Parts: sequence; C-alpha cells; structure tokens
Amino acid sequence: MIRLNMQDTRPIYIQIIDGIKEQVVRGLLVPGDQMPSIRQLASMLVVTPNTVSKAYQELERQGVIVSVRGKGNFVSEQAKRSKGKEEYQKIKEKLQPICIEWQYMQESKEELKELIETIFEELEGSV
Amino acid sequence: MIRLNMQDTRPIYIQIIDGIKEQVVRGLLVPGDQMPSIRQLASMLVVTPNTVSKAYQELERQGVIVSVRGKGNFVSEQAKRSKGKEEYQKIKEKLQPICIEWQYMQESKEELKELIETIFEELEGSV
Amino acid sequence: MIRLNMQDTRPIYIQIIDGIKEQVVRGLLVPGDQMPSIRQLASMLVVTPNTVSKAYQELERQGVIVSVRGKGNFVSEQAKRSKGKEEYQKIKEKLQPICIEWQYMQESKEELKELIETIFEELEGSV
Amino acid sequence: MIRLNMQDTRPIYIQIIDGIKEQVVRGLLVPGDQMPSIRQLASMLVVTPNTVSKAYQELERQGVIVSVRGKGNFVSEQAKRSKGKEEYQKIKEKLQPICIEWQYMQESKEELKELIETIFEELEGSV
DNA sequence: GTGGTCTAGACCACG
DNA sequence: GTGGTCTAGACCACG
Repeated sequence: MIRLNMQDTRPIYIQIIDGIKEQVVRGLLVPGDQMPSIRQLASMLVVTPNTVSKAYQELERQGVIVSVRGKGNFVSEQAKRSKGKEEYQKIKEKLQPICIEWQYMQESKEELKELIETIFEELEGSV
Repeated sequence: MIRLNMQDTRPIYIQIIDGIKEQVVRGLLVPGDQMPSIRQLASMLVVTPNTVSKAYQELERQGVIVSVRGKGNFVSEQAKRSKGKEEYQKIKEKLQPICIEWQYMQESKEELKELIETIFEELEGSV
Repeated sequence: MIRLNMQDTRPIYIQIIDGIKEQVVRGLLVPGDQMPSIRQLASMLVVTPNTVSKAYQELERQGVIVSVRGKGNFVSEQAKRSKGKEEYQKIKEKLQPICIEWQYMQESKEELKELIETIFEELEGSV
Repeated sequence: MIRLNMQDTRPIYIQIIDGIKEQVVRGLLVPGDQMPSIRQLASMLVVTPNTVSKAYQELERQGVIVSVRGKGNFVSEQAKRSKGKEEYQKIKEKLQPICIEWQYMQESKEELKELIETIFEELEGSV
C-alpha cells in the first residue's frame, strides 16, 4: 500500500514512483509481478488516472516496470536497476543541500549517519 | 559566491537561500556581516531584484539574517539557529526517499555514509 | 467579501490576510471550505494574482489555510490556530502604542474598553 | 529616555514620536519644557538628524510640540491635544485588525481587556 | 542609498 | 483547471 501525503512537498506522481520503488526495495514487489492497472491504483489512491499514468510512464522510462501492450504493467528484472554515475551524481546533488541544512542546525556528521541508520531500519523492519 | 544552476530542479530563490546557508556553514559569512544589497546580489546573479528579495525574506523568516530598516540585511546571531524537532522531522522526510532510491540502486548503507562523508569533507575543505 | 481600502496604511496583501481571518472569526469561512482561487479573488478585488498569491502563501505559513496541489486552497482545522506566547507578545507590542496614543488624547481606560466592546459587537453582529 | 527597537515593525521616526508622546503621558515632559535639539537627540539615539527632524515635524503638525525659530522646540499646551472624531476613528481602525487577530486566537474579550489593563499599569507604574 | 509593494504578463508543473 | 516562479519595471517609505 502506498500512502499519499497531500502536505508532502513531493508531487503526487513522484510519491507514487517512490512508493513503488519502496515496495521493490522491501521485496513486496518482485520481478515479474503484475502491477495494479492504472485505473485500479487510481481508485485505490483516490487520484485521477492521469496521475498514475504519469507515474507509470516515468517508472517505465527508469526501467522499473515494463508495459506489455494489452496485458498490463509488470515489474522488470532486477538487472535493469540503474547504477550509473549519473544516478550517483543526482543523489549527491540532492544530498548536498540536506547536509548544509544539517550543518546549519549545528548537528554533527555522526548524528546524520545515525538518522540514516534509523531510516534504513524502518525500511527493513516493516518487510 | 553563489552559483546558480539552471539545470537544478530547485527554484532560483531556493538556490540562493541554500547558497547563503552554505556560506554561513563554511564560515564565509559570520554573524553581523552585512549581506550584499538586494540590487547588488541581483545584478551579480543576473536575476531580478524580486527573486533575491524573496530569498532574503525567507531567510529572515528562518532567522538566518535580519533586515535593518534602510541599512540592509545582516547575518544574525548563531543562537538563532533553529534545532527543533520539526526541522529534524522535515529533514528526515527529505532523506527517506533518497534512501529508498539508494537501496533501489542496490547500494549499501555504508556507501551512503561514505558519500555523506565526502560531502562534508567538500564543505569543510573549501574554507 | 473583502473590502480593500486604498487609504488604509496596511499593504493590500495584509488587508487580504486580515479580511480572510475576519471571515474565519465571523464564521463565514469554516474549516474545509474551499477558498476562491487566486485568479478568482484577484479579479474580484481588481489586483494582480501575485498579490493574492502572496497573501495566500502567508496565510498558509500561518496555518490559516492549506494549499492542496492542483486543487486549490482550503481553510484548515481550527486546531491549527496558534495561541503561543510569541503571538501574545506581538499583539501586546501592537497594542502599547495605541494605548499611549489613547492616553495622550486624555481618554480614560474605561472608554478604551468600551471601544473594544463596540468592535467585538460589530464583528459578532454581522454574522 | 526613548528606547529604539530595530526589530520593531514601526519606522524609527514613528517610534520617536510614540516615545515622546509616552513621556508626555507619563508626565516626564510637561508643557513649556524645551525638547532636546535635533542633533542632541539624534546623537543620543544614534540615528541621523534627518530622522529626528522628521519626527519633530510630525509632532509639530500634531500639535504636540511647537518650534520657535532660533530657540528650539517646546512641549505645547495640553489644550492642544487633539480629541476629534477623526483621531477616534483612526484608533478604531488600528484596533479592529488587532481584535480580529485576538478572536482568531480564540481568546476572550475579557482577556483582551485584562491585557489593556496590564499595559496601562505598566505605563503608570513607571512614572 | 536601502528594502517593500505592486503591476502586467509570461511560462511552467501538477492534476 | 490549479498554484509557483520569474521577469521587467514602477513607485514608495525610510534613513
């Protein structure tokens, strides 16, 4: 189940993308699994099908799912997970302003690593 | 010096805010320092004064700078740095989707901590 | 309906903020109500959408309304009304110069309380 | 002694005006008293003479002080204190948004009157 | 000189 | 449809 948060700064279609990746990470979705149809997921999340469609298109572009004409959308092979330098660089760019914010709050590097530890535990614990 | 990146997903005024916080963290701006005037910074960054004004107003709201009537804007005291639970929670919420993305790339927790180490070193090294 | 007064010393966006709070106080706007869209209100008040947008953003920052992506702005829950010491202190600071002015006019404390009584009656009477 | 507060939302020249009226209300300045010269007060308050001059001009316009060419500025007769309906109306207009803000905070009318009581006591107590 | 407000209009992302 | 950002430029109060 994906939880949408209207207060979240992330757009809804991004929250859907992140939520599906989260399920893959947690093993709740494995390669070959059929995704809920756009309309199904849209009605479950109470959003317009347009929004889910946008998320699925982006997920396919990223190689997370594959769309099979007339059959539906399926989780793609793990091998497709991108690990390129580009992705690495993008994450670094997202992380940098967070680190500055953290230092601005005069919190230590170690505490940030502990926070990350906590987040990972929360992700794993709920499998 | 603040570098604006038009490719960056962050709006310009947010990049200015982050850039100024970065300078505070790096010690290039210390409490009491006078900020460049809105018009000065605007012409340096080649943006309209309105955009810089928006960034300065948000920075004042966050307690990073104080606006002195008719004199200009000044870096405020370190004591004003907020460290509340709310700020902590906000950072956690920004960090979580990054962690998921990271796990999705099948990178280890330790490598993420190393990346954070690298970012902190880059911030400190350039003082 | 919000009435803008060009003679008023308050900026337009502050008059809009105050006018909306007035409607909440009067019960003309209740939690969950959808606000007029920025463009609607702007054309009603004959100001630019930018000015209404500034008012709405400040109202959201104050917790009076919530902005829902792509849907519009809505009056938020009563529980969100801030009642902290900071707000109390701010009001006291605004009230003090008025009291001095009042005393300067050699009017009595009691008459000031009566004036306040009148203002409250006008606010309640018009529901 | 007038205390200027750079964080105050009121412009400095208004703070000077209010501060002098406060002294009249408190009886620290009585009709006939000579005011400090513009340059004296400016150096005491660490502001430019222009700012004090602006305050004195407005005070004279309001009939609080009179300027005697070559002699200086003097506190005028009490009789000159304006008590017209215009002034009353102006105060009411300043008070109304404060009352709305107060009601918005869900505080009672009685508590507002108590706050006013407190402010008056602080003004009288310090004579 | 300084910052604050406002206009008129554009373009964009999101739903 | 919705709000968010930005430009280019104006005018103003304040110091």
